[in-house]
Amino acid sequence: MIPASIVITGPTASGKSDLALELAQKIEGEIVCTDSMQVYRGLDIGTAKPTKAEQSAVPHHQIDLCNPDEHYSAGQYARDAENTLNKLGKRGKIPILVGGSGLYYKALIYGLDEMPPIPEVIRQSVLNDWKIRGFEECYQELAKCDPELASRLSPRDATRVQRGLEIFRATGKKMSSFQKNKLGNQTTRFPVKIFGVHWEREALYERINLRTEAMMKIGWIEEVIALLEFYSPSLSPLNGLGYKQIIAYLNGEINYAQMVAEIQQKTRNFAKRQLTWFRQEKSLKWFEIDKREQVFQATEAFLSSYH
RNA sequence: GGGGAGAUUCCCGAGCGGUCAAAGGGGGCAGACUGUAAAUCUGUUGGCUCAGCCUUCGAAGGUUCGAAUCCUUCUCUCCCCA
Repeated sequence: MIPASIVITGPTASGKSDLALELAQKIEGEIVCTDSMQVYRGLDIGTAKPTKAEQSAVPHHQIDLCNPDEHYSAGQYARDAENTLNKLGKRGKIPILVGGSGLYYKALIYGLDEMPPIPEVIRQSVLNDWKIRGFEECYQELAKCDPELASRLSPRDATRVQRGLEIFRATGKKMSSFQKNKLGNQTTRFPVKIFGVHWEREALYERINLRTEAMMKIGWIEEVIALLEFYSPSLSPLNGLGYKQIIAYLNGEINYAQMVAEIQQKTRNFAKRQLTWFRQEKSLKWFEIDKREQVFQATEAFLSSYH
């Protein structure tokens, strides 16, 4: 049985990690990261991964699970994280889920439908068709084999059109036949109390700008150089926010100032998209970062109802 | 001092007499999201008492039925020659 958990979410640079750390120490909790990038080893500064000191102060889970060239996914994450939660439950620890990857935390708390495995050949052939035959043909193919899915997608939506085709080519079935709409549920698989760190938009954007500069100062570029010794720059994690721009800078495509400005810009855009996920969460309780007492009190109240 | 080029909506940038509140991109705002999601994609973006009206294309005048587009002067910016 998955134990009652606390979720602390919020846009990037909102200060949720610090708060979670403090909360964990107060309530015998351990931190479970719900972040799609912190699972990769070696991506530390750029993903604002908890430092060694923080990790030794409070145990952290769901980070450094694989190398950047290994395949990982939301489904895998949900399974791994569920195991982690169960283990914490057995040890009597309160899981504190911290992170801002919408799909990942939703997959964990609401559950992801069982999807068929896609053979690598099919994945490649779809990708290839997308590149060679173009998005319109791919979309038309999808419209024939899975009209419902196609009707709610934009022909240009690479990720989803490709995914729909992969599933059909691999199984001959529509994607919807595997979906029971778990993600659309508002019923969690286990008791959770969800908090969101709220910031005025302008202040948040300013924090993002400053944090980006701070990350550069503590060696983000060096981190990328080290990664490139072992990994191809075309790997998906290395096209993540900031990594992509640093690689462009290292290749001489943009200058330093452009790189920093672009990272700040993309991060702001990302933060805004994150907010769209959080707003779906009807039960999410927003709070200001300087009013953490509210979180501590609400957490106590929530937990006491499960003991 | 002489000779060029230019000033466009939040930004960049197209427009070069009517079909222009003004292409396109960026940014902003809102949204979608079911397995590499920090990704991918969608809508919207001068104002209003909103099928119409008002204000806007450096400023002020002028030509014209009609101007962001033509003319005059002014202000500022950039480049080249001295």
